[in-house]
Amino acid sequence: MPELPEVEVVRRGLARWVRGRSITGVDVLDARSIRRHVLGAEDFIGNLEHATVLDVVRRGKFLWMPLAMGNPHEANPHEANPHEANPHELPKVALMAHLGMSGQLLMQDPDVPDEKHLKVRIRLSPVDGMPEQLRFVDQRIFGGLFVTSLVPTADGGPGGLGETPLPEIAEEASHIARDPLDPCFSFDTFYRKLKNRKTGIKRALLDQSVISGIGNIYADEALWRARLHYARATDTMRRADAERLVDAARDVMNAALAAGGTSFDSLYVNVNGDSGYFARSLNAYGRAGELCGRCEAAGLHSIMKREQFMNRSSYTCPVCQPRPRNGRW
DNA sequence: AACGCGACCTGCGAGC
DNA sequence: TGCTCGCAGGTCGCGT
Repeated sequence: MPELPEVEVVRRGLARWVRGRSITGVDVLDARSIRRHVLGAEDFIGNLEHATVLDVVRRGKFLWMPLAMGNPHEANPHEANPHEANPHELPKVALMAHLGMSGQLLMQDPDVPDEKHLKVRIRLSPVDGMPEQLRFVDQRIFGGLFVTSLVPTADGGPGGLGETPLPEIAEEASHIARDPLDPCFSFDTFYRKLKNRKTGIKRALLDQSVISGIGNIYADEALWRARLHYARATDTMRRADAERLVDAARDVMNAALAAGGTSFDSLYVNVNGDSGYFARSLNAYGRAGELCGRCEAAGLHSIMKREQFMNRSSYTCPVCQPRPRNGRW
């Protein structure tokens, strides 16, 4: 399932193929995949046709493509752009994508048969040597596409990671915090939010308004690396604890990103949930019943355990991640 | 404010 | 064999 490193792999791969190209047509094969576009498929398509993709930008697990609206020579007169006389006042619009649990964004040639779970096809202006279709494929439909506005960022910095960062962010991503791979990530801001919370650390890690891009898998990995139990009270977190945790999250994400980077040269921009390219290096997630590697290396024998927490599984080592009493040590 | 839970989905594996 | 059930995951929105 795509978490931040996988989404970043997609962002980089996609940017190479779609920047500067215009959208010539859109097929919505399953309206459920654009359900967050409340005005429906016709409006979705109308917003995209004739638009030019300026960039591919990411914050956390949200990915969006800022758009320049249609070429006046091609524009439908019924959709005349009142701002076309002044390009600096072009509407700030973006195509937003969230991969959810199983979403993929694929570059494909037109002769490639439709994928079983193909939901949306976006045709791009032809360019020599480049695939002509961007396809959104999603088996479980937790993800989706929609057109949204770009709004100024709260901190005045760039909206997210992109090739040519803008000081705007897609509206639906504007409430989420910067992620640990963002050069503008502020540890002080994160730590202040953490200390003001009255909750457990894992709940805070999964709260995208505290820190973004961390899902269940990387939360467990980061906590294991930092030797913290998921129920540790946020307001008891010392600065050093929090630094260790953020460093751990960043390390594990960078390792996954490095592993996923092998697909950059491929024509096939892929997010494959079961590729397992990072699964081999997991120390906590999914390892119930197995030895804790760190304890084993220290000559101790402890078995990783799985518990239900927040309606999902949490994996911890009972020895090196002891449950705090009353949320404290 | 915090939190728990249901809704949204499909495929897969376990158990009967 | 074929059925049901639980589970997996991220995000949003609602009720407490």
